[in-house]
Amino acid sequence: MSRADTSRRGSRPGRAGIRDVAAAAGVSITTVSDALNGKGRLPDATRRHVREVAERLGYRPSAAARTLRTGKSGLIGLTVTTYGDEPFTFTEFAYFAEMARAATSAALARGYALVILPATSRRSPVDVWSNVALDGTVVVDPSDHDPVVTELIRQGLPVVSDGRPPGTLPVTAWVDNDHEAAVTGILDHLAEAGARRIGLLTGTTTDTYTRLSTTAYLRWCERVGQDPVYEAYPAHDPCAGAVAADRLLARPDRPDAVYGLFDPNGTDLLAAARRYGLRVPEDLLLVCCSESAVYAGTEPPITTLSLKPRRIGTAVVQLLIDAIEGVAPEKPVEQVIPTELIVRTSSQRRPPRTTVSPPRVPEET
Amino acid sequence: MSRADTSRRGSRPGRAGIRDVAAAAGVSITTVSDALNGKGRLPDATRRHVREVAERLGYRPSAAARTLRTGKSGLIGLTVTTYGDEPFTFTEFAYFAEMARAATSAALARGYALVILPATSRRSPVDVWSNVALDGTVVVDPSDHDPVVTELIRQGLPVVSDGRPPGTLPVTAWVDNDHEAAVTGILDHLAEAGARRIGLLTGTTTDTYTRLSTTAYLRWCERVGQDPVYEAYPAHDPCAGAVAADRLLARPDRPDAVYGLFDPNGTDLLAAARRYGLRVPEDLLLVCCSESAVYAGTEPPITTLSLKPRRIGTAVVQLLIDAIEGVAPEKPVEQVIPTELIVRTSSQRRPPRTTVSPPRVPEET
DNA sequence: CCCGTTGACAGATACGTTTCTGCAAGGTCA
DNA sequence: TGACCTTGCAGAAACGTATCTGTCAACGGG
Repeated sequence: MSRADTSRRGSRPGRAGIRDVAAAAGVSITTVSDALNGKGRLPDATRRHVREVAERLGYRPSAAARTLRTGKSGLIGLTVTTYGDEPFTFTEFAYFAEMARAATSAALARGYALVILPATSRRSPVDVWSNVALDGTVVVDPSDHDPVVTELIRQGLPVVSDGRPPGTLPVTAWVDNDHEAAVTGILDHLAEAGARRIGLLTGTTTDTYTRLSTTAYLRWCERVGQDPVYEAYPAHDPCAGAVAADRLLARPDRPDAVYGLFDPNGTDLLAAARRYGLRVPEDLLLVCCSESAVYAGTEPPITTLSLKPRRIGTAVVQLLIDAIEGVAPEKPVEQVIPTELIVRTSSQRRPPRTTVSPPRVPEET
Repeated sequence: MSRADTSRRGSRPGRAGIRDVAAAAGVSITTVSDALNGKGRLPDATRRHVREVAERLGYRPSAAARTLRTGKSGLIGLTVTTYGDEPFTFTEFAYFAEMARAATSAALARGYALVILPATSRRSPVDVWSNVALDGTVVVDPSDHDPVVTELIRQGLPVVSDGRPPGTLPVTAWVDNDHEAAVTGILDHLAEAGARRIGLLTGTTTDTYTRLSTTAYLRWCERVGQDPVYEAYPAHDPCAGAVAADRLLARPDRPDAVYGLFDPNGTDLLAAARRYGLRVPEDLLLVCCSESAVYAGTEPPITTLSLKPRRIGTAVVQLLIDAIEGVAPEKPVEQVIPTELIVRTSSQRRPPRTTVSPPRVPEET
């Protein structure tokens, strides 16, 4: 028993450690680490030999040990403020899904992975947040004085938000659309198409998107001298949207054009218009904010505003990883992503050429 | 310099370690660990004191160190096989979004978090898979001989798949619908509503869902003596679906009822029917498999088959965590989730009472 | 012939926990 | 009064890696 007891201790069979590789290759642990990580000064022969032995043993470095040693985990948190009773609703609308998808792709391309985390740091039964080693976090639509964000920043972790942070929330960087400009552009577009009284379907929540969009609408109305006509409903309730759409079209001062702030508003408004015998676009012009492709196939196709969630998701992750790998900038970085208005039949009073359906062109999202 | 040099070494300021807490509380690190984790035999006074000191210092235990020591990370991988060129498409359809949402909720409720990972373990530039410590993995629709799944199983990690694993893929457990029964049920439903020739809109991919559904259709046709009428298209291409729907209705042996296997097929088929002047449901009965709520508001509302992705996502995670925390069962656990057919106007030749639109009832998904 | 330099590796330490083992003080029982 | 158990806590050994600090041989210049 001179040196035979260094074989393996309590490790589970099937998982080889760096020590096993070193022993099998006849070199030291240092050499194995350097050979596999491309560091140190090693002749190519040694490097190849070590790599070959590691491959043969099926060696996988322990992510936990590496994280502990280097301080980097390669993990990025992704969190969305909760709307209803569900802990999070990142797929409530197509926007979140697209944005999360793009963020995941961008992160993976740079060697990071996304961890989905709840917005509320409740302790039930353990706090998931403190159980995962994060290099940084993406926060979608943070609320004011968000305790999670504050705590993360206090720990020195970079936080990038999708959506302009409200109040004095000290995020590292943020990405957002110019919602005021988008709303103003849509209202101008509808007015140009002949709308005299434009209504708004908005939400009762106080998130930045809803707030900015609504005030932009009110300001536009004031500027052009139109009385505001809008209905607000809790955006997280799928049934409430249909009811609100109905209310809006049932008003005595019924609008002749409507912009809906949320994804399902298009179909809800279309259904409500059918119930009241209103033709779209002849009697009612329609635009809604959506990333869904179904509005290209409805009867009639509905004009939508795209917030470009893919570009936002990509930008957010790039900014975050830049902050993780580089030095965090002094002032928060702001990045504005332009929106895109996809004009379809529902917002054009005079169809471009003829009244029969034009040939479908492939939609690009 | 007798013992003063144990204060702090190279740790970043702002992050207190367990040693700092122990020193501040005047106890050993063992006592701190036991007090915070509810272990050991400590009087309540000591426990409270330690917790108070830890709170005051803002102590957060290092997840990496804990993972290294305990071997549990509290992280669950979530991966979806790639369809197109994108590394993954988990939000391609509403199904994946809903399923991922439910899986995340279920995981968080039990103290785990989900990490989104690519299906292909390509090395670009580093392998993300080996950079994250996982306790187990959820695989959606794994392909045959999936190298990632094989490697994970070889490492002794539990793997639960959404979708019956093809071939001899050795997963720990799996959850799926009874797709044959679902398709047969829909075809019976359509035949009962008066359909004489039922068509199918299916995919060219070889995943289990597409394969099982298509063969069930073919067997049903053989049983009732109908010639199969179907069109297949690459399901990951959003434009191809519209074209395939058009092709199906343009055939000389045009079907008088169609079942579409994928989410967007409903709107695509509806648009195609309008182009050919076919009334739904009078001239054409329509059913598609979808989780989207828009089909409750289309004109007419379209009957959909729900695969109950929330229940599947929940079940998959429960099974996986059971396997992580308990002893892995010898034989793979199989769990079948029933589907739900939401019958709407598009598949009822005779509307229930009257020809005017019935009052909308709140849909429950 | 000596010394400085460079290449190629090995030893040892630290990352921050959890937990096994140990140890004194005090109480109980024969 | 020992023997023995319980309580309340401390010491120290891992967990598996990355890296800092050597060490040793070869080598070339002066």
